Amino acid sequence: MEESEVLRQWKERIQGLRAMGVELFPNDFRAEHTSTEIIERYGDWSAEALAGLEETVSCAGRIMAIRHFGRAAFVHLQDRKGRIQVYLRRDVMGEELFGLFKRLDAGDFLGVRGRLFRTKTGELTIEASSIQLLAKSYHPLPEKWHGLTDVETRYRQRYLDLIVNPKVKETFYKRNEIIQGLKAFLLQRDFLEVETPMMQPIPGGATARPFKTHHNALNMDLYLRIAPELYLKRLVIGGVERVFELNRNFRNEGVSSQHNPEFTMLEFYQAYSTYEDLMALIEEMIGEVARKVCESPKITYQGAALDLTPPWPRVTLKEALNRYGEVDGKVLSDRAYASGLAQELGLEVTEVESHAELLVKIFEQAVEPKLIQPTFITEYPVEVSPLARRKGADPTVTERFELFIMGREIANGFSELNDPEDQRERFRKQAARKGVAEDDLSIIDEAFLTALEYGMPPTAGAGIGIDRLVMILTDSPSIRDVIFFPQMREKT
RNA sequence: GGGCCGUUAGCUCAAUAGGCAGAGCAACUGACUCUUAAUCAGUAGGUUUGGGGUUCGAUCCCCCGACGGCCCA
Repeated sequence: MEESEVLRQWKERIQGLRAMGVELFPNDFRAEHTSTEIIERYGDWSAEALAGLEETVSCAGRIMAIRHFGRAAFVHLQDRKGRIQVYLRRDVMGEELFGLFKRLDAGDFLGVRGRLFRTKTGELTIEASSIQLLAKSYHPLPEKWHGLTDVETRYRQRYLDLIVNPKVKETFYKRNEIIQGLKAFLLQRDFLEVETPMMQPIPGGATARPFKTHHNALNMDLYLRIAPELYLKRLVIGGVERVFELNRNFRNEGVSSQHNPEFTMLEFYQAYSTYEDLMALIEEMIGEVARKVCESPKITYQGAALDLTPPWPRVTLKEALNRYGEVDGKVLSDRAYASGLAQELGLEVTEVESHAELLVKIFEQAVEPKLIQPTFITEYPVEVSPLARRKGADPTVTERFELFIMGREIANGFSELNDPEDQRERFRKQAARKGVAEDDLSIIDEAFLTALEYGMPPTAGAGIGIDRLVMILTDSPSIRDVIFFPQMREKT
């Protein structure tokens, strides 16, 4: 591939430039303006007004296109903010500089100084009085009209994607705005942003397969965290009554348009609050960010109209089975019926599963895909919620919610379980269900239980899947569109 | 993990009952001092994802693998 004709030609030309004594990678040019600064400042000046303008501007960027006209040429320069056109004439620049320019390619970085004018077609343009090559490219850019569409190349060589597909940069700028918006919202409410261990001796706070690693000097196995939950609660116990972490989690599971092995999660905890307080907080937070980033809480996702204006419906899991899943109410009282229905839906059913677990499975299959508009589903069974407080009126369910948008789980939160005895018992049952031997309780985080024994104030906590939220707010169909470098197999 | 689809020039894509592998853009040479997918004339560029098989002959048919996409678990 490296020996292809095109690359050979380019290398020859580059050798030619070196032989002429042209510095290919200098670093002494300082642009005084970005493309958009110039356009914002002079964009509405008339051709006559510009003609009277003494001031020159300077700008630096990548050459995206060249249109040669013998002794003149137009190029478009692209910098971090946008693009601006440059007009180059031999009789303005002089023969030497124009000769250099003729040997440059689309893809090269160029610094330009000159006066502004307006072309016949009305485009604000820099007439170059001097130019400098700032960095040479050894490869041609992807095609200018169709751009780069091959998804594999887009992800493996994201820099090419960023150069030629302006939407990509936009999406990632929006991602940043969303994250900054969420942080600002919480900081304003007196939350402390923290960082807790990514490497944990016991991976807790969620149910997922972890990545395993090893610390040589300590001679101990460690796991990349699947959630920060148990560490953030230690901080609440320590008196950090409002705390959040917005950072990466790692789960050793499948890869799909909804799943990347490392993904970003916002987890936050607020003492003296309940899951109901957090539902209200989340509505307000996401609603506010959507208004800021999308200019309206009414957005479109892949052709579907979504309205993120709070408040959002709150429906218990049991109600949802009937209301959205159109499942017979009998499923709630009759385990055998539920088991049969689950099998009808093509789900795998085992004997160990409780009635409640079957209901959750049926819910996932029959209800989740129908939850298009933002909806909170509440009161998850205690078996599938080992860290959540039981609901006073019905101890078989928990004070827990999950938020769904477009049929996808976006957030999960609950009033936290702070009874250390109940917590120990739940961990035991969880371990037993995983088939862990009674005497091997090493997967139970005793240090966390000890912390809990010192007393945790009544607290509610929640996690928001940032990648999925960004997908929805940027109308991106795949999680790979909102993660710069999604996980890929090694190319052979 | 299973099913389906894809991989052809730097990029975007064609092609054939199995019969010399093509176009546009990019590149190269030349013309051109207001273009913006600039235009015009010419030139060059291929291990058709890798390996094996069938065949006089395979980009095409068969088998195995790599990578990617979509759907399912």
